[in-house]
Amino acid sequence: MSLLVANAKESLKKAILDALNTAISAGLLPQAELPACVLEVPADRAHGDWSCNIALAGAKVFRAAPQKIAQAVKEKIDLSQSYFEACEIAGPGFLNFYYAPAFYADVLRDIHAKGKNYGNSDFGAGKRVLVEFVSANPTGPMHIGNARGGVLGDSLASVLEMTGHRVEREFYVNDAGNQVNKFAVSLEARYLQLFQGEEAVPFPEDGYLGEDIKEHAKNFAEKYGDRYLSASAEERRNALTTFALPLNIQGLHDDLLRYRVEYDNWFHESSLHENGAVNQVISLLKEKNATYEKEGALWFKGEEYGSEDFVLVRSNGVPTYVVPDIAYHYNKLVTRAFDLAIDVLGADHHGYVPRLKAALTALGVDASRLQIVLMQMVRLVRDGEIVKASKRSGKAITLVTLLEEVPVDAARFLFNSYEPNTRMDFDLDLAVQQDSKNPVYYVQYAHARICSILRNLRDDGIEPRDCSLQELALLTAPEEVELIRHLSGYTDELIQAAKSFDPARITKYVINLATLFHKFYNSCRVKGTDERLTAARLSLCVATRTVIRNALTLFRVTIPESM
RNA sequence: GCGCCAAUAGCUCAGCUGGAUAGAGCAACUGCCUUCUAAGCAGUAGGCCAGGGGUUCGAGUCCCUUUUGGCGCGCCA
Repeated sequence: MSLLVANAKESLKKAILDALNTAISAGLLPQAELPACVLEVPADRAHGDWSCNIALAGAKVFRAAPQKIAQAVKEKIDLSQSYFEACEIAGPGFLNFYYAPAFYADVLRDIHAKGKNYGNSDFGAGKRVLVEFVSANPTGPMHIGNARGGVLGDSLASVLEMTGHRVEREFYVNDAGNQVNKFAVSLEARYLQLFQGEEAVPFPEDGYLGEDIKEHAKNFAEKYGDRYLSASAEERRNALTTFALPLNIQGLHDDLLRYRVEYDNWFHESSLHENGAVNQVISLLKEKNATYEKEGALWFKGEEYGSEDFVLVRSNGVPTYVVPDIAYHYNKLVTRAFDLAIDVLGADHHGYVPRLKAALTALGVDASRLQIVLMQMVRLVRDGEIVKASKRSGKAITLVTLLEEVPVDAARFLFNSYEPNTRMDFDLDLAVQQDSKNPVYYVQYAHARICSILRNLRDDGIEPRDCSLQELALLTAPEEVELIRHLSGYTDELIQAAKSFDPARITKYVINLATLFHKFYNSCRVKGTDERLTAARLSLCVATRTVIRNALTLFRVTIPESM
């Protein structure tokens, strides 16, 4: 019974296609390739619970009027084994379907039976997916863009888990290459300045100016004194990096944990250099004849694989940043054999995506197994004005600064309110506000209200109980029907979110759910009606609570029982 | 100059692979608490979906073009 609820839409689709086939065999319609069957929820409830446009879409292939096709479907469709009552033809040829009362009752039973697992599906069929996100440079603190990426990546991973994928979350630690060199020479300059004065030691032009670098140098000096003044530059830089980098990485880890982001793997770029994977990629590309030399540098034949040509190894013999990146993605898709790798990246990286994909193609990897979720920039807004940078440091606002001001619940929920591909304004005033304007409280409030109802009834000696079909059929008010119908769509919504890599859909869904509950609350009293109706409404409350909990849990937002 | 992304109510955004009369929230105005939490609900007002062409039964949605913004185009990462 409950399986059918989740598949109500799919089985309706099948029934429609069967009806078309039957109509064709009966000679009502000419033989033709069936058009795609699309079901959608009509904007106007008067047009049914599901609407199908197949008669309109099929007008061309059947060379028949939409009305005639719709009539044929209506005549031949068998809905006896479904949750739907007979269909109606409306407008230019839409087929509108209405749920039978049994559907609503079964939705509630289904939710009660599944509880925490309600919403889960096997859509992903156990595919192994690696979601890489944030991957901020360990040379400094995380900025506001990482805050968005953290929530997006983590929530997307959760959505994929709920839809039957085997997911791992990964942070790629850039602990090698030029960034780290810059980090090292910056630390070195600050260290030397401590002993020799700021004037005596010039600071590297493109060095990191942050206070954190000075802090590291100071702590290092306290621990090791002037011991490294006389050491070779290489030895000194090594010592400083070995000292400071792990501290920074630990810092990233701790800050993200505070933000409720936890990873399965912290993958170090340095490991790809140490185990030879970087060099191996270069020789593999050479073997595939995908490279050429020009002016002493090694180039990749991007043009042949859908990008532009680009340099792999500089004329000074040092590989560019792309090479470890290629090696890293080769590691994801070949060495570790994930079915799918998803990278959550800032939109400023979009130019590099075709290069990476082209290189993977050249290596014989199906590049569609790498999906990039690009995320547009975040602007902070305070008092209606855009905040350019923090006043103190003159640098971009960090994740930590943000969390000092904004509760984690609000930050996570707001970052999840926009689809990745739109530029978003993060309204600090709104995020801090502890009232209804802040959508996270709106949703939490709905949950708290439900808990309150349950407490009140418990005081009167009434507990939620299993209801018969007849009792659940008492839920006929428009507010009740709307609410149940929305509850029934949670599983499908998760699948849509997984398909489009857009967890923000679930945010919209759960806000909508809260709205429908509040409407129900205002027009239907649970307490003080006749016993059977109270039991049925209580059942609806519990089901709503389950779905709100499941959705907020997915987002790692807390679920208060009272507010 | 080339490429990617966008443009929908005063503001922030939805609009599900083209569907029926374009929707929320905020801001503005009007109502609803002696009954389960008013952090709520109901209602009013607000639109040439940036402009112009095209595709078809049908376009906010697809194609072309113009305009305006954001971001990329290095032997930087």
